[in-house]
Amino acid sequence: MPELPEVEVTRLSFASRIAGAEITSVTMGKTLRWPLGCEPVSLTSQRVLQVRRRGKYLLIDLSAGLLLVHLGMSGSISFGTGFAAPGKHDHFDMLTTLGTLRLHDPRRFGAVVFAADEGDPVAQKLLGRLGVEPLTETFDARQFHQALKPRRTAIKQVLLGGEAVVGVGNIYASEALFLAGIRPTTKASEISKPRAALLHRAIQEVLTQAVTKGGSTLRDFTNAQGETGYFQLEAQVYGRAGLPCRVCGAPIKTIRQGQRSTFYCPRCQKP
DNA sequence: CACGGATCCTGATGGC
DNA sequence: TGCCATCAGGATCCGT
Repeated sequence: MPELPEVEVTRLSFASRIAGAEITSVTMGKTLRWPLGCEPVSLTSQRVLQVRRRGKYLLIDLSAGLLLVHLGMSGSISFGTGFAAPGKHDHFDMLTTLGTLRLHDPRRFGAVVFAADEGDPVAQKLLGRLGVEPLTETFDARQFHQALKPRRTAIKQVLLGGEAVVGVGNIYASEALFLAGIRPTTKASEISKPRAALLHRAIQEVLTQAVTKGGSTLRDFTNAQGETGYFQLEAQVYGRAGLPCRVCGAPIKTIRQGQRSTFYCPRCQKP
């Protein structure tokens, strides 16, 4: 269920509660996208130090190694006590002295992967190509423009690619482009410096807002405490095909780009 | 070699 | 318990 905001909201909802816990047992059900990469029993008696995030990955630091957790399209994490036996789509349970961390993921595009450290080839394979974090000062408008320059692909696809910037998924890509007034089909290389700056700002704004509102755009999103999103963040364009643009009233259009739906306002967003 | 498409998997929804 | 097509928050891999 996650783009960056949902992953971050998930992280915030259990990071402080799990810190310091000692792992008592780990069970894997069906394989997720990749194998765990270690014997579950080898995690027993390790301590959970902290939970970080890189792009859409959660990094769970252990006393010896770390777990890379990705929620894929349909994954969600819950952390708490008194859990029932794992259900059909609960594929990873990590029992600790402070509670159980459970990954629920019907489509199994998600993953839990063990790595000795971040330099581990296993970790590098997943994290190595990731671009800049959008919510830190390392995300710079000038560099962002530079990153777009050599790309002849549509800007929407470049945003999803995660090399120019990480964490922008299908919903927020459409939303950020609307906010910036840029047509999703515009070639990244054709975006001027001022427009790149607008988009840079729009990405920060859209993602920050979504984190603040608790991952609100996802219909069935719940954080690790089981709290649902608040639906406060109304999408400007995503999922609004045919409905009037909230700014100018023109009907919102939808197209397919790389097998994903894109939504935009044909009047507000210029090529 | 950058790019586009197929692909992994399950569930919800809507048309017929 | 109808059947079939389409779509869904991601991202890797593989041809060209």
